[in-house]
Amino acid sequence: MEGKPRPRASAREAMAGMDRLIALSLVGQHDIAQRLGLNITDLTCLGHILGAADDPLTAGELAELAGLTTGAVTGVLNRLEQAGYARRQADPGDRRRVRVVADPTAAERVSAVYEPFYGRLAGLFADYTPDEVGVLADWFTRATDLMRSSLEEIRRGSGR
Amino acid sequence: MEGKPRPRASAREAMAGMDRLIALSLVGQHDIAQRLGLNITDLTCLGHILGAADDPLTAGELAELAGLTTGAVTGVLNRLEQAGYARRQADPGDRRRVRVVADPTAAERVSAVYEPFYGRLAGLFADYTPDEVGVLADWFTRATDLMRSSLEEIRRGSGR
DNA sequence: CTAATTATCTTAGATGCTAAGGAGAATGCG
DNA sequence: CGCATTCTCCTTAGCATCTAAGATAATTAG
Repeated sequence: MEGKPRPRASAREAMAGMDRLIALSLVGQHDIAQRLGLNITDLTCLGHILGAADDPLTAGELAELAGLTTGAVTGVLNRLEQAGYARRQADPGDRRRVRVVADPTAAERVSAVYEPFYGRLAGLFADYTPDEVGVLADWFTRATDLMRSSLEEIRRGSGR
Repeated sequence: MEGKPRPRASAREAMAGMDRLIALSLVGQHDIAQRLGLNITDLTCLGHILGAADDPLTAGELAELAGLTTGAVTGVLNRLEQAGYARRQADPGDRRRVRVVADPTAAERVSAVYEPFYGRLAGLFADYTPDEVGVLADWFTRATDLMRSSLEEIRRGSGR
């Protein structure tokens, strides 16, 4: 199968493109959060909560994932409960722990706001061959792993 | 030229991968900003300032780009000047305007902190064929355009 | 049982945002 | 020109949300 010809690009150009995309998506996240009546921290946390739906996060795990103190997470959870996106659930095995479960409607409410982006993105992917989509997905996975490890290193480096 | 075989993936899987990458890069930006002695807003603004080095932004343009009020930008510029990353420059043609120019060393100081990420990312790209890098760069560009237009639409939609 | 540890919440203080308005500079119109 | 309007940035007051430190309650180790 022959895909359309894509313009050649250097790694440097590709990285610059990635940079712009990430910078822009940051602004985008802010706007989406606003539409959901949340701030960007709360939206990020809600993302983690939805992502771990099958094994609910504890408040502390959420703090770690989001790079927040547990005190800040207390505020996040209060707001998310208030807005009906998630709620605290007692951990049966350890009563100090708080499990955070998403409201059943949360995923849907969030998706609805992301829809304009996702619909168009799906359209964009449709313009690439399955092999090309494979390359993209592969790259995302590896870039994520790489970023995660670089991040841990940078955190250790600064003594955090 | 035959690249390594990449696992096939659906557009949905690719989007999920992209989501994770974006979420993580948000945390990463936060950490990088901290290492530069800045907050994430200031770093974002500094990015815009560096990106427009050939035609310096005005304070108002920066506010628009970053999605901030002009009052907030005053604070951003104070902090960036204080930290030596940028300075205000009088606009000869319109004395109401403030042009924001990056300090000559700013780009280098920022790059130094990004280096662990960039070095590894460059290594990652080296593992892809030029055609594959072309696909990635192409996708980044198009995804960025698409996100920009979706964003404008979402902003109009919410009456902003 | 007691001491130490762990997980979350509370509080105080700092930071950085918005909204509203002010000051100075540019522009337009009689 | 003269004066009102508009524009650009800054200032202020008030608010939201973060961190750091410590309190509280539950668990674990000795």
